[in-house]
Amino acid sequence: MKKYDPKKIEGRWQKKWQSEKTFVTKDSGAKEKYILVEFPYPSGAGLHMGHMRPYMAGDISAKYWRLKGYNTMYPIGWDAFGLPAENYAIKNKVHPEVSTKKNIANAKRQLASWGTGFDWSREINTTDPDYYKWTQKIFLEFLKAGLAYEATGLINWCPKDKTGLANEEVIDGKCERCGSEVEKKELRQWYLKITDYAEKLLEGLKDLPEWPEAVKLQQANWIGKSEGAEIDFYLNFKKDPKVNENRGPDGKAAHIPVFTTRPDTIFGATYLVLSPEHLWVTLATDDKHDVLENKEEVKKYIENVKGKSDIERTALGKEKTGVELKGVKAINPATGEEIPMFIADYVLAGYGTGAIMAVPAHDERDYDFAKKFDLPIRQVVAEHFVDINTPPREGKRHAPRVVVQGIVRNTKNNTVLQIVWKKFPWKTFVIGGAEDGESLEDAVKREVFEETGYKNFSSIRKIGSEMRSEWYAEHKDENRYAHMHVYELILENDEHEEISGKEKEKHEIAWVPFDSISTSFKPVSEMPAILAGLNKKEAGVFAESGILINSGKFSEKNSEEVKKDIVEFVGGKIVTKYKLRDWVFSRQRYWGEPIPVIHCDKCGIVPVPEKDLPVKLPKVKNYEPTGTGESPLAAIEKWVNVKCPSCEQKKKETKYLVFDFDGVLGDTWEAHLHARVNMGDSPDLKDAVAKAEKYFETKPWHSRGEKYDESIHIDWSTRFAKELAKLEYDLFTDFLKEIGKIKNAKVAIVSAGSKIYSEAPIKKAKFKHTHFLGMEDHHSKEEKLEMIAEAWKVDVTELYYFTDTKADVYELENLLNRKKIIGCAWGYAGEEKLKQVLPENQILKKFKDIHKVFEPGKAKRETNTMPQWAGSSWYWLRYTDPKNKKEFADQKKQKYWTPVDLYFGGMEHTTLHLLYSRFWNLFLHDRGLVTAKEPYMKRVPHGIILGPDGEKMSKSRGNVVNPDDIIALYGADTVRVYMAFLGPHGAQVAWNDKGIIGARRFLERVFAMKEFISKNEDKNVTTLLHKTIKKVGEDVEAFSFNTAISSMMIFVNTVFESKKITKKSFEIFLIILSAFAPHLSEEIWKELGHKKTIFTEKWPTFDPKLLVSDTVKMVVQINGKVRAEIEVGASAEEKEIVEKALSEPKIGEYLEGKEIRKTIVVKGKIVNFVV
RNA sequence: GGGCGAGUGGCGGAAUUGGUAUACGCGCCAGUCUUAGGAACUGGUCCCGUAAGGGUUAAGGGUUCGAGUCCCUUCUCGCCCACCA
Repeated sequence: MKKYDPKKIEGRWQKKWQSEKTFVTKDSGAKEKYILVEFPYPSGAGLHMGHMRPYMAGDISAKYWRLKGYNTMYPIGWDAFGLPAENYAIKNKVHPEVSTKKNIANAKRQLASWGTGFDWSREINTTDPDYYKWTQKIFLEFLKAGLAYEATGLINWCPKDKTGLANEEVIDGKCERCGSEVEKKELRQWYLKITDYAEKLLEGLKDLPEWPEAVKLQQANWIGKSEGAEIDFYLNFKKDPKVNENRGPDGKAAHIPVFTTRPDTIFGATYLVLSPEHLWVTLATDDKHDVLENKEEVKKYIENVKGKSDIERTALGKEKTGVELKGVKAINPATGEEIPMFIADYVLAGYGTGAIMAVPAHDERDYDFAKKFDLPIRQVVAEHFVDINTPPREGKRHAPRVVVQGIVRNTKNNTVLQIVWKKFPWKTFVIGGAEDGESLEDAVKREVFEETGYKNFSSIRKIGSEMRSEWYAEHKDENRYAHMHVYELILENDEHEEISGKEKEKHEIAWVPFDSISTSFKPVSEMPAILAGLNKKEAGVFAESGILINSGKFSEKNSEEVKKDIVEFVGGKIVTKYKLRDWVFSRQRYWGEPIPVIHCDKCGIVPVPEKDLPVKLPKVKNYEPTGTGESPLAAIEKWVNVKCPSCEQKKKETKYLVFDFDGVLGDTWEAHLHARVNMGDSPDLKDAVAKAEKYFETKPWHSRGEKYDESIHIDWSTRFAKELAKLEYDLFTDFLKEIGKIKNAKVAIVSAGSKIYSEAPIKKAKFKHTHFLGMEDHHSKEEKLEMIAEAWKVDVTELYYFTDTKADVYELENLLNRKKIIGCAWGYAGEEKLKQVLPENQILKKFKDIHKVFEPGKAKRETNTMPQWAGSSWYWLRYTDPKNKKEFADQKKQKYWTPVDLYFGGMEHTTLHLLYSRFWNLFLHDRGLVTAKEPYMKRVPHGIILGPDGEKMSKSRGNVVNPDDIIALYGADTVRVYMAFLGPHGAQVAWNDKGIIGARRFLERVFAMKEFISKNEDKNVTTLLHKTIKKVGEDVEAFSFNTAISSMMIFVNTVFESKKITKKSFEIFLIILSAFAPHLSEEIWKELGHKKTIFTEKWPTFDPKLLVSDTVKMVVQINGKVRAEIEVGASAEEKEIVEKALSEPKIGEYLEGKEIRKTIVVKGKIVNFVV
């Protein structure tokens, strides 16, 4: 007999599946399944045993569904951008592309060596420009939709490596690579506005019934929706009361909105806390404001906080720190009280409004802070108890009472005083009512004395906080509503007096051990709270809902029920907040998708035109981060400096120019003077002034405001203008020439001066223009510009507007495109004044400068790259159409394949990859680019495989198991079977070589089973085969691979016992085994005479009739204990079963002399006699 | 601190979902074969007890005719989040 030798057969079948395209899928077929597994990162170390688990689970599932007759796609690719490749490049000076290629080849070999049935024709790679072209394209979609934006933000910064770190590279506040403490640094970043999709992402979870609850819950928690209220707290400025007067007409200018989920506790808000980064604080501490008495102290605290790392700031059990904002008070809108304001780093700037109302009595953090800063703590919610033994009755008198309870302790023998009531079944502490005007402490002391006679106490303290307790008091026929106060009194000495006869009639006293209070006192509904209070040194914090107290008209109401009313009462509004933050979408790294954006100093952010995609990563010599936090790409000038596509486009377009020069065609002295001086055709200022003065010596100067009649004015201005224009025109001839040189220009003139005197000289200069709007057109400047734009049929923001006055800029900046307002420095205002309103590159100093306006701007590429999550956020779409050059995936193909039916992956991706890709998909779906609303119908998480030492497999721990070695030793089929057998797919298991021999033995037995082929087989073999078909099918669908293997083992063991199996049965068994051990199954299949691959076969159906036997074994129990076993017909009636059970001799023995009180029959399972 | 999950032989684990606890495999013990070792095969293997029988699913309590499974309390471990108002 041939021996089972996997080495001889496995490679051969792997090649054959490749060459015959056994697992390549077409985009058509009646029934389809899309089975996906998270694609791997091809690391230099290769795939370890732990990585293989999801691929195997996917492979078994894919093979199963294929056999079930589904057109099953099981694709694979490479998530190959990322830090390890870049770090490797830095160390070894090897281009990441080179090492990545090598690593992919290795990983591919590894995956194939397991006998996986991936469809390699659909292989993708995120670093392939043909792939990341579409990643970039999707980014541009986000940009277009306004969901991608730039902002400066605090990022994680490693001071040693001088580089920004992604969140996932920060482990416990330390750099993953060098272990140094991570700092915060402000850097320009790209963000994706995932927060816009918070609600949709949360809602979408409802459409995913087949996702594990744990995964959905984690996502929901991550999104962190909470309903609360935003309430304004108005301020009262003490240091500078004038500020209060400067409030708006309604007196409501200075206020701070706070966010709270407990508006019901507002009456207990005794101070306000702002985060150190709060905008109000920033303003209050700047140079322009002077409202704080301790500005320097506050500034110092802010500085201090800024320098702190996250671990310092959030260190476990860290003492609260903060500083009061002196000189200003807030007004509690519920009580009208003035309360102090603080800044403290326990309030986060990024959540809610960055400010809180502090309620120390009902919030642990506020309590800690209040204790430290000695701030008032006011209880406003009382815990509520209703006695379940004697609950309040309807229609009875409501009798509120202030009630005190005294717990009198003798610490010498550790006992506590108990009141034993004579007329009622009560054992209580000292209990009684407080009288009018009496303090609570006095009341409790008095009650103790009256009821017990004891009078000397070494200490007395309040236990817990005030409570509300309700019960029906039968002896008074009323519903008691107690304002309950509990005190602990430590007895100083035994001295006591006789109690009155009246009291004696009611009760007697007893000393009971302190440790037994929980059982020896009855009935006290508030006992749990008392016990908890006794154990604590302080009153503590009650953070739940209850009955409101000290809350004005809301007192004695249920805090939950009046929440909304209180919000309304203080003029707040109900709001929803999310913990989800926008996604920091840039990395200062080389090995990632370049963000396809160009920064132009004229146009700002310009998306790279689609035709220019992909923006390919350039080759560089150095991959080291620059140290400034910029990507290494920033150093590649050739790549970074580009023509601005927007400016290039504009070159070809018609330019719409409007000139508005007071200095040229206007009528002011200054204009003239400036013009001369600035133009530089006078040798010096003195000369220019002298010339001008001389010129105007004999002429009146109308702008001095003398009165004149209109005819004189016209006459005067005509003469004035003629002269002036003549003079100035000489000076501006050159400028007009320059304007003439501009290609594709349409020109208009708006003049503050008169058409009468200006038009003629312009005509004379043969200056071509379409409009000339002087002061005869009685329109405002805005209107004039709008008229011109309308005539040119362009938007008014298309106009370039040239002016020489500051006022025009002010007037028109909201109408026009700011970037197209150009100042001319030789005119009225001059360079210095123009600089106050325009950036320097929008000011012309010389005529010739006008061409700079139309020159393309200086443009640089964005040098940040995308994070590793980018490529994986949409890869599942690309598999449906991996070669498409026109779009990322054809919609027909998407519709055929998507959504993904089964998605295998790790739990660690729940809140990152899984949420990110849902976000991308929802967005693309909204843009009409994707057909499926949710990408993954069923998520199948796996438990991680630990190393043999029970620790997570990692190179540094040295416990990595290399699958190559194990395969070489036992063969791929054995490893597959063993991995499946290890444990349930969802559970974490430790890899242990010890048991693998069992899997090998099992396969060897299957191999040897050929010897048992015969014409017939035992009936139990046939029956078991059908049971096994059913079981394995069910188990694969439930991912219980371990029990599937075990049931196949049982089948093989059974065949070995009878040593007979028909060829047909053996073949059926091979088909179900083939999903787990593909090579072996194929090999035997071939040896049995089959020409075609086993994977074109159909999964066998089981015969349900065979599964039901005629008789069933049942267990007979007496009082739940098994006493006998009986065999009855499958359809036996209850009566028959009971009779049979009673006839069992053993049962008879047990039942002798006993009476059967009850008989329970569960058909096919048990009979139970209760005696 | 919060959320989620788990705890069953020497080990990995099973239990038709409330109905014979410990399937299947590893390991171990005994035997067969063999010069020997290994492999293979046969039998045994939760604990106490010679046996009859009794006990046992982290510990304790509860519901039930019946609990590994449901409920409560406590302990231990794992994962995720963590000053989120």
